[in-house]
Amino acid sequence: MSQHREYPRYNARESEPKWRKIWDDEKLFQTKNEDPRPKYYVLEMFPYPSGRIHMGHVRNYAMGDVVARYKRARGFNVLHPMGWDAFGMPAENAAMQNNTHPATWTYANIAAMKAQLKSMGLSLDWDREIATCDPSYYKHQQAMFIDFMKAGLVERKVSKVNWDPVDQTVLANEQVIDGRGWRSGALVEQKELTQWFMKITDYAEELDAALDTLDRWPEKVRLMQRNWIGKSEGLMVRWALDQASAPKGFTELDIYTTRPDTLFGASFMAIAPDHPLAKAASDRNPALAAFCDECRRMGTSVAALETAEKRGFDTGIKAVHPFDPEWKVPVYVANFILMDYGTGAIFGCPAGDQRDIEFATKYRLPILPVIVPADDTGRAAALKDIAEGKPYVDDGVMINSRFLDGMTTDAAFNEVANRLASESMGGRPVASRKVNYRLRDWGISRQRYWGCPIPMIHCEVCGVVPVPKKDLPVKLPDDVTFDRPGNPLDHHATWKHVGCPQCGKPARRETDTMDTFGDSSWYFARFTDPWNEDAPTTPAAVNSWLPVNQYIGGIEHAILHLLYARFWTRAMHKTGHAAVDEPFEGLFTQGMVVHETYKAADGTWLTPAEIRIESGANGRRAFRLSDNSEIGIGDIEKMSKSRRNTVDPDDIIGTYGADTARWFMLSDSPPERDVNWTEDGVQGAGRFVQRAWRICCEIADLSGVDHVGHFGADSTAVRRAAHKALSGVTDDVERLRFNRCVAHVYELSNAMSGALAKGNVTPDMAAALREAATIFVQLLAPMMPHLAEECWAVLGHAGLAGNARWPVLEKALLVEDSFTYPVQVNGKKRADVTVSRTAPQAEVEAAVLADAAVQRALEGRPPKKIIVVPLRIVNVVG
RNA sequence: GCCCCUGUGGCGGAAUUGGUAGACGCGACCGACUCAAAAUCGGUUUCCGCAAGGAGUGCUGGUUCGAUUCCGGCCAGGGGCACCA
Repeated sequence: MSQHREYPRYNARESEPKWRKIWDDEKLFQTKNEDPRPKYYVLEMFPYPSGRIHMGHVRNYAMGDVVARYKRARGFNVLHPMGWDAFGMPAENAAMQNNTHPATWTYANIAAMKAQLKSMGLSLDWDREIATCDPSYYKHQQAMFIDFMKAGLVERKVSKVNWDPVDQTVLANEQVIDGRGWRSGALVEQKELTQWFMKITDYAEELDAALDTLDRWPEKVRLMQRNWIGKSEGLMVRWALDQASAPKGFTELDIYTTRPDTLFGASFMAIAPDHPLAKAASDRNPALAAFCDECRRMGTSVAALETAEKRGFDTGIKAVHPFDPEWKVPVYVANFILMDYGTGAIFGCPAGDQRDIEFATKYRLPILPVIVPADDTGRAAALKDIAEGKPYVDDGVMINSRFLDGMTTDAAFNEVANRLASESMGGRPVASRKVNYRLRDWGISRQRYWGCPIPMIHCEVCGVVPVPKKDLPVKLPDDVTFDRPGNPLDHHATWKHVGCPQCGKPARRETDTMDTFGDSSWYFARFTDPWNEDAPTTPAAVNSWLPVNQYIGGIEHAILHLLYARFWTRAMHKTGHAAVDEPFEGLFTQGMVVHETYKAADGTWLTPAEIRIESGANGRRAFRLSDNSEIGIGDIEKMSKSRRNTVDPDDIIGTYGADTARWFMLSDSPPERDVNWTEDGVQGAGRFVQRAWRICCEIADLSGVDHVGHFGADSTAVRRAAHKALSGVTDDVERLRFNRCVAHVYELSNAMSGALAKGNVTPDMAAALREAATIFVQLLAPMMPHLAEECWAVLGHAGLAGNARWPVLEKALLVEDSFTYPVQVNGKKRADVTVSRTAPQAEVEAAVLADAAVQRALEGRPPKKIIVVPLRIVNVVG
């Protein structure tokens, strides 16, 4: 029987600040660039300083901290920094609402959130803290922008842009979701503006190809980026225009197609309303001009564009088929053709494309099948479908296609490409292979105040002139007002007036600021030497630290942030600011934190704090605390203010301590999946904190721990449990499977408390338990660092747990002398047979056949076959 | 519409990647301690069955000595992209 000595409860509220102060005083987490140990860079996506951290942050940073602390224990020089993604709209909104300056609001939020993050006990090097709104940061961003421009990676062009009418600013394509602004939710309009662009399309091929090298990224994210870049391989084909019908000066029409194999199924051409040919044709046809105008007006809202009916207008122009001068097809203007993809013109093959067949049906154009499945039944079905208006879009064999007949899709593609490439029109080949991308250039101009000023000056004489680097940073003016819509920089009385750096004449500053995604596209590089005032990066530092070994953040950044950062890093490489192309070697995207919702009868949502849960054998019921009325338990959803199902990290840390919050966040759910925050779960985590503490206290009190002799069977089992847990946690931290790490730790604690409960602790058992407890605390340390320090101290170890090296695994302990085979008869488990680990196959078979349960299952029949998988399983086939 | 992912107890999930399905936690139930409760400790907990035994990883076929794992078809849920030629 256990002695059941009483130990004081572990008091997180006293213990946690104490250890944090010691870590701070010892400068435990300050990282030196010149440290000779091998480097490891672990980074969590830095937060926007909204004012308070939320549970998503807790989960993200708890995971990153496990990796950082583990790698530190493994002997790495770990870089684990933190900063603030501090520019953006909310600061301006707050300025408007509360009449505070965005900077005041932002820095107050940073201070508040920093205190919250500190209370989590993260092993961060706060000396490297950066805020993107600080001139000492954006100064370098401006310098890089100028370098990028000189390297030809920045462009100023007139373009149709996504205009958010609520935020009164331009949005990148990536920031338009379902036709609405990603922040405001307003229906986005199309507007023609002169804007600054980053030429990300110059890297389209590289950004696509290099995805193959990112083998430590989630497949899902790579796929999303691949789809976003949207590479397609096709053919540019030049069609001659029938001169009798074409406007003057137009002799040919270039189209882009990925299906040149279907060329003999062509029944019409379609061009964008903004296509030069459409404009020329409009000049002599008022009805066509009206149609094009209408299409353009439709285009003001992205949403309208998507739901719009597919319509066309016959220009009267005919195009000549590249393989048959006698074959002429009509040229339509169509509202669904995009001017900025391919050439803004297509040929339509109705039998092989859903949209084309709809169009052909509507305008009574021919529908000729050219590809069908090779087998007879498939062919018949496909022909029937096409006749009924359903296209056949898959590969197959060619029909109705002259010299292509009988060829496969691929062969026909190549045949057409080769034949047309060797023919010429006006001295150029009729067709050439061409790769196209869906990816558009990154428009970075924002008509906002709270962002990084674009360091350019517009001079009437000299044109657009970069601000000389000696004049950087272009600082935001402090005295701005937010009392009217639009860009406060534009309204400022003096800021934008400046002398031209070249000719000295009065000139105008660029008042657009940079998309805040620019700020987060290089912060990971700045962390490597944030003290360098002269340049964005220091070669020795940036090139030894990058790439980030492990980056952790939300899946919502799968496209925007991660694609921009990959581009920016390449641009930095090109301009000499870094020597790598890929910023993030390993990427992990964690799931969301979700919580039950509670909805009162009148439809209002209640917070978890306003209700009480009763659970019994027949389920869980919720009651409102104020009036005891029963409340409906709703779906489990992402924590959000609108559903009122949020839990404040401060409350949890105040009640249970940071370790409990961290432990619960890491347990149960696999980190890439959503985790359901439950009060029961947190209490369970809190119970374990107490249990771990008690076990360590009990073991610390044992006598005979310095035993150095033979370990008996029981004590060996305890040691084995410890080393199995060590092996398991090591393996699973490396693979970021934190829920399994937690399970291994629980198993070890069960083994230790089981041994303690038996009582009569022999000296060898005491020694085994002490060894096990030491390992236990070290396994705990990356996840519950404060508790680990307290246990480390009570066990009498010198120094800090946070400074201890990872325990050494005794592999021999994991292997037992004997092995118990599960024995199946005809695939069903019937017995366990224990034999020596080294027993030869014949001996295993003999032991199995001698087993009574096996004999019973065989019912006297001789076994047909015995399959022995060494150290796995035995299956007897009867 | 196209592309991708996921379906395992009351719940979150585990399963050495083709080898004992349900580790670990939560919840529930039983017991100990207690005047009592909380806390703590011990036990039970996939389903049917008193048991022997049988069934069982969304459904349905297949491959295999053996399938949660591989292949085909279907169903359900989630995500991404969406006039991209």
